[in-house]
Amino acid sequence: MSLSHSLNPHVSVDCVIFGFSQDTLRLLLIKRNIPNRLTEMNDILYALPGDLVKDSENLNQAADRVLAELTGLKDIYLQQFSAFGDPTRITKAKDRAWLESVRQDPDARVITVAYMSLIDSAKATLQPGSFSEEAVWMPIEEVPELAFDHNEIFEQALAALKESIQMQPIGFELLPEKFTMSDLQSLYETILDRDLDKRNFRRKMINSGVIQALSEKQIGVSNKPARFYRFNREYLEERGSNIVNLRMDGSFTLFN
Amino acid sequence: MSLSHSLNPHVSVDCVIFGFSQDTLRLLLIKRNIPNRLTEMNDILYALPGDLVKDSENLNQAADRVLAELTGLKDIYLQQFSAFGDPTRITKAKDRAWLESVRQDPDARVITVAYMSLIDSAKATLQPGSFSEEAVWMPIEEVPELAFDHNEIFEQALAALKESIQMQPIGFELLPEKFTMSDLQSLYETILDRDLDKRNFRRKMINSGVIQALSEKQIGVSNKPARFYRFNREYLEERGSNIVNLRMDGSFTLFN
DNA sequence: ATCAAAAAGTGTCAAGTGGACACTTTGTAG
DNA sequence: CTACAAAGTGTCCACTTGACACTTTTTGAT
Repeated sequence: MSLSHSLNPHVSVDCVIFGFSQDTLRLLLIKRNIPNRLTEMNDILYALPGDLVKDSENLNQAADRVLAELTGLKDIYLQQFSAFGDPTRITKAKDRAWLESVRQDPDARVITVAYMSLIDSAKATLQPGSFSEEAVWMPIEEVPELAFDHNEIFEQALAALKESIQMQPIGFELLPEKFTMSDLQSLYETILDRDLDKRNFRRKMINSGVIQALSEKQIGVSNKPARFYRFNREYLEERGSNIVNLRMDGSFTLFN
Repeated sequence: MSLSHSLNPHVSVDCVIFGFSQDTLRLLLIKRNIPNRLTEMNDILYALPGDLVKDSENLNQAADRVLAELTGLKDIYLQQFSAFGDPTRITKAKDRAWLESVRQDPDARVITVAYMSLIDSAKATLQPGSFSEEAVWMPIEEVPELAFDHNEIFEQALAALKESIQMQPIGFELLPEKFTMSDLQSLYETILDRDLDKRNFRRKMINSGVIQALSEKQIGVSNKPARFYRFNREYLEERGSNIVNLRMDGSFTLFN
């Protein structure tokens, strides 16, 4: 038992990768063709990128490896956010069919550790897919029924993303090196799913010190060119995550 | 394989239970006597309460069960906070000795899902221990070297506790039904490990609406008797956790 | 009865932050 | 040179925070 480099049949990782570009928040999914014995056609199964963990690697390494293998994405900052392990998570016929085709023990009870990240989907180049497997970006409003309990994992990740962007000015790892204030506001509006006041947003962002204005401006746009900003990495490294505050009225007040 | 009700050899849960009473924050540990073949004496191994997960139960159920089995504590609100799975987490001789005495496959690579909670240790009655195993409360400053990677798990839980008390007025589940403002402040000061201003603390707590003043007061104390308060459960249920706010100067400002 | 001890309880001010709100500027394209 | 489109800008009011020191209330001792 426990050969090094062997797969652990009971532990997997799944990656919830959010991508942002063109004012749209998308989820990275693996689209699989599953042979169906009855119809002799292929069923399509969408799933989060994920796989079993090797005995020789830790969880973070497994997440990095699995994501790279399935999508070609490397050096993504993945953050663990929860473990899922309901013994009844395999209920759908398509799930079983796929497991039977790839796993030694399709009935093994698996717990999965979920990771999430938010990246610039325009900059990320996905590996070209094979016939049976392909990585795709799916707008979050159009996410279909997913394999196993992946819909639940996705929903929880989205909720966690909304919360964390309110506490930490994350969302910079995923913007281009230089971005306009409108890009940034659009990112926040997309994730939080509501409108923000332009002036208050700018004031807050500039005063916070997490971004720096550049002298450079947009060129080739048919309107007033916007100034570029960049993320002030040093600032965040010093601060850590302690940039939150309790409000007395209990109201949620990041931006209105 | 995968008999229902069998233990999953690769997945465990560990519980980080903080207890607060008499102005002290304590950690709940299992103290084990481990036979040592060389010395023919018993080594003592401190560990977080934890064990393997059964194939028939989900992670939350496993955490509840394990905690009850090892300590007698039931109906504790346990919150999952992270999974740990470094393949090198078993390094100490005592760890091996104990695993060999209780596990079928002591070399199996195990990942563990960690849960935490904060309870009123004065109210919680621990099960009396056996010769080889006993649950004990340990002041957090005196936590010794623990089994496996349990020190790391503990440290992360403590950090998470500090963060979460700044965002949510937690800490009520663990106070007596009725408590004084000083009790509450003392809890916050202990967890945050710094002093808070009495007037500002009272103002903030009362205005927030999370506690309600009672007409009852202390009796039998040799000083001005303090008013009792109680936790306003309805309030929190409505609010959820969205009671945080980003400050422009990036400062951390819950209480000073 | 008075006093000492011990902890509870109370108010104000200045500085900073949040949220609401509408017009001007600057570039390009036709 | 005009129209269009998006960028960019300032003020006011209400509220929250943080700093700060004395009075009140009770018990127990003399």
